Amino acid sequence: MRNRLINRETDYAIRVLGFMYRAVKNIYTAEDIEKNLSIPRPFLRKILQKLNKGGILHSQKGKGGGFITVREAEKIFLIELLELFQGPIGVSECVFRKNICPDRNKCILRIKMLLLEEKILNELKAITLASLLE
Amino acid sequence: MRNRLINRETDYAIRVLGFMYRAVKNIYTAEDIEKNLSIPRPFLRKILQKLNKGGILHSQKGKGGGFITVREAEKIFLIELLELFQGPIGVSECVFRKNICPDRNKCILRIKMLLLEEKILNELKAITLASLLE
DNA sequence: AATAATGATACTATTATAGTATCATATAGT
DNA sequence: ACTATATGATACTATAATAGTATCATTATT
Repeated sequence: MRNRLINRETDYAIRVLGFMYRAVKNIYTAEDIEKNLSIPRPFLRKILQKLNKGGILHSQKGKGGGFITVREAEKIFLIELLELFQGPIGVSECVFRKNICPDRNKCILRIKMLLLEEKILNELKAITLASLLE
Repeated sequence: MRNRLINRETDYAIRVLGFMYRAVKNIYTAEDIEKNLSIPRPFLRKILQKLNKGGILHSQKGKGGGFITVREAEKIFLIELLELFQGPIGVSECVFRKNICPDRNKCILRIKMLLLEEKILNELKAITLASLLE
């Protein structure tokens, strides 16, 4: 159960969005979502708050409030969610900062890794929420 | 410093191999390698032992012993190292085992994730140690 | 037999992930 | 205005993975 590109929080987030984008109602409370997806409430709330902050969902406070989708599923990219919940994506950190790589820009291994990184990132950038749900 | 596809141990391992494959000597002790790459010795030894167990290097005990390369760099794949040091690679675990996915094989999201996984894995499978070092 | 190497294994420290709990704040309806 | 009901902010705890250490056993060369 290791080395997953997508962690639990992101996974939950995708499913929350899946639920909301397939749904009939316009606005959903954390309670609604919890009942449908059985994600622990406090954890779910944290996720929803992040989705709001990240501009993926809009939130409305107070009675009758909840969360609303604001963007088309075609315009939400997996990479956005990954970065929102897991921070910037990278292939490898440069370990030998001082010792082997006095000039970081010339470290061959690093350059190769960055190329690999770019490939994977491009793969990820092409994936929309819509494509995950269709 | 999060969400790295390649962790420190694997990174070190790549550099160890890089050093050995570019090297002039035939056999290297942990001490030799430590001095050249400044990886903490006990950690390095653990890595070398794994490389031996994983069939990437061969080890020789006793005086005059050390580690020897046994395969061409063209025949060592990055994915092997990743799996050796970080376990099996996957994109996402299936979180909603019981609740949403009564039939795991029909979970649409899961299927999509597996397709993504396959793409990235294929990318990784194509990368050899040789290509990282050339 | 002594020395010098790795093998096996158990331990500790640090960091990331996963999850919980609580109080503050805003809004709708009365 | 008051109350109920929703989210916002934030601080906390538990668990697991990563990173690193330490020690003793085993093997090969001399």
